[in-house]
Amino acid sequence: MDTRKRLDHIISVLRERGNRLTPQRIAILKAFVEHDGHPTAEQIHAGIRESFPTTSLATVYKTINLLKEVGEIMELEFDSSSRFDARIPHSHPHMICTRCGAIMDSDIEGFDAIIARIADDAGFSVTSHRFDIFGLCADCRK
Amino acid sequence: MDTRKRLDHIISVLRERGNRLTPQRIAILKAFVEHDGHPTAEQIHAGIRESFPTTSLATVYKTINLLKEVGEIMELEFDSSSRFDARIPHSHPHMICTRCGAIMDSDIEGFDAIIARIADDAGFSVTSHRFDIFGLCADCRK
DNA sequence: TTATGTGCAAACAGTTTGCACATAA
DNA sequence: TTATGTGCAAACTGTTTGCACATAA
Repeated sequence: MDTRKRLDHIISVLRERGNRLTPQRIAILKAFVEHDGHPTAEQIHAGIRESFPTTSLATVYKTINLLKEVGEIMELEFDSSSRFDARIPHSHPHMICTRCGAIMDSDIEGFDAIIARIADDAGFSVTSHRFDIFGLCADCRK
Repeated sequence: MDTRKRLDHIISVLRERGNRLTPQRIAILKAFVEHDGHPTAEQIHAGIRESFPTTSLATVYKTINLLKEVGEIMELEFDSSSRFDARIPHSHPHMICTRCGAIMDSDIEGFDAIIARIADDAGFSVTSHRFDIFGLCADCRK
């Protein structure tokens, strides 16, 4: 995944909508696409602290909500806080290690077909899903 | 599902552990097993208000945590609050209507095998999962 | 009798909001 | 120039906790 390309894409989406591209906002976007995991709002805030020390957590949250609105970020709500995925912003399975906390993406094929089958049985039409598998990752099993 | 049998089961589990069976606690258990959906803590609290008007929400939460501990209730965390399932207290897919809010259980066969396949690919061992499908239910599609 | 449960109010934590000031376009 | 964004502090909301009192066993 080309993070630069992804950043440019999000920037053009925001520009298209008439949103302003402030330095803080761009720093937040950059922190998101360059993060190779599923960061919290707090982690993004910490990540831009060096370049923009005065940026508030509220601004980070406001940008997150903007990105959710335009569908360029996906939220994963957990017990105590939310994590975000700006690299694959559509529904996909996650494996979450309950020992080390790692969150891994699954790139399994044909998963949408399985969902369609479950939904069809109930006459339900699917728009999105959330699928988290909890357990131990390969490293922690040892 | 025989709600009376389910109630008796939970009561015996608690008795076994040496937990006290106060009238409030039994009323909360009853409200859970008799609720035919996925109630919030608030809804359970409202449900016992008539028989035990002084019971606090804190007590409801404490009982919920006790039931989670013994595995007789499953928590479904949502944006703003948690919902609980005391009738099928193990992982299973849910279909959630984004229009009317209905939460439907899926009783699809062989779903655990699908999860095992996804997990095996990553060397992951599964202990539980959370699978929510969002969309429109049959009624709301009309 | 006494360890456990209850109920109140206060604390907690992540997130949102109101508002005055700053600034991208 | 001016509509939009920022940053601070306060508010919000579901849930948890501390503690004095009540009570199941």
